Amino acid sequence: MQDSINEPAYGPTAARILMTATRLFMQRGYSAVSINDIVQAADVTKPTLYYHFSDKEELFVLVAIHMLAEMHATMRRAIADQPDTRGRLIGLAQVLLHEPNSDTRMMRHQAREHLSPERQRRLAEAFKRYMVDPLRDVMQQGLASGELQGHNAGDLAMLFLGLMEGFQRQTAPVISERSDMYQAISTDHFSAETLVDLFLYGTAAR
Amino acid sequence: MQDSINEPAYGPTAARILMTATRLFMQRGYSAVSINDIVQAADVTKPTLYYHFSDKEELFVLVAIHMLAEMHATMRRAIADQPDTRGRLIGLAQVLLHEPNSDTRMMRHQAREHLSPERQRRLAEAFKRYMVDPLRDVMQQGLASGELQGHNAGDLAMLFLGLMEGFQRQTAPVISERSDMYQAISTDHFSAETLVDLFLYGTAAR
DNA sequence: ACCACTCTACCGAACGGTCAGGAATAGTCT
DNA sequence: AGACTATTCCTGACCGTTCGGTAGAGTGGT
Repeated sequence: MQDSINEPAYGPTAARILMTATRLFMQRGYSAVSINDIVQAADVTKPTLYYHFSDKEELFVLVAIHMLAEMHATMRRAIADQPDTRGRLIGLAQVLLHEPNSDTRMMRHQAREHLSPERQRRLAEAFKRYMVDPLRDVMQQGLASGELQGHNAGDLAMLFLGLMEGFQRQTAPVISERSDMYQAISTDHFSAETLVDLFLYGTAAR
Repeated sequence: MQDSINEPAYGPTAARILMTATRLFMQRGYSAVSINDIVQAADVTKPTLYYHFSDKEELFVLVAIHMLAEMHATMRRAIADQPDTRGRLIGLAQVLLHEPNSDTRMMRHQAREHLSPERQRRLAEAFKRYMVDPLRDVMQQGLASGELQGHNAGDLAMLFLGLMEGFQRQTAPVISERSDMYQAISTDHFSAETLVDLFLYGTAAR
């Protein structure tokens, strides 16, 4: 499949570095992942990484954009043949909640703290194009069909995204020993359907 | 004021270190803040910090617990004389959304990545006691009075907390130059009232 | 003398990043 | 065909800086 606009077509080594970096960055955050960690996990040497990517910040930006583009494609697929707004929202929610390495809120925080303004700009643009715009289209459609009400499409998109971000899977470390913390305060036992129904109908008695 | 259970009563130097560390940790995350950053910002030397706190992890745990305890007190105050569930939820939402350094989701992510299991346990306990339990009480009350429906109190507490976490202020750096990214994808222009009404009534046409 | 507290100076390890060059493939000239 | 060069991709060794943390020596109050 030829994938969307502007995919730079990484070679096998660069692609392996990118995938490894994606996993590590989303797991631990920008600062906690060293270049050494990445090259070790990707089984390449440091100069090889620096041959393909100019520096750590740039690698992070490319990781983030790559992740957003994949999320975008998966979301498009998830809403393709849903007959109504609720079905489309559930499809979107499933992607946003269960796709690995999809913690966009974490990603944005990292970006704001560690990236140059120019790189933040590139990332913000990708975020808008890949995440916000498709969501707004669905909301616009729901408003037009009378299934939604009370806000404009942009606000609805933001509200939905914010709600999902609160419940997005925070990628856990690979070590499988059950953490008591993860258990105690985990919020990820809510299904996409539950959250979409909260979004649509709320929790008040009627 | 004598504040709740078990507040260890820090001296002026330790308190200054704690407050400075709180701001920096919540701004940039655990790994991105060095001990040097903290001692510089708090205007003490490194051995002074290590005299009061055993190591970086422990300092982070104390920072987090301190922050949770303060949030707890503020939340208690915010719901004190609200007549109904909606009023109490709006009060809680205002605290969760607007209190500085209150990004509990960020804090939990950092904890899971960087703290020992034992310290994660302590933190999880504090989180449950200070954040989840009070929320559940409010939900329980709302269910009993018939204002809420459809879930048990624990699930309602988690749903509300998750919703708020999606919109919690992610502490911005002090530099005041407007970041385009922050502007483009900001979700924090939704009021506590808007989010509570989403929580209660949803967005579907009725 | 003692205790609570803070200091200067330092440690080994790890950080992001670079240098000069090796191995492999492909095109170019005689 | 065979020698030569250019380009791509990758590597071992190393750079200066910063990391979390410590040893040991004050300092002032009691």
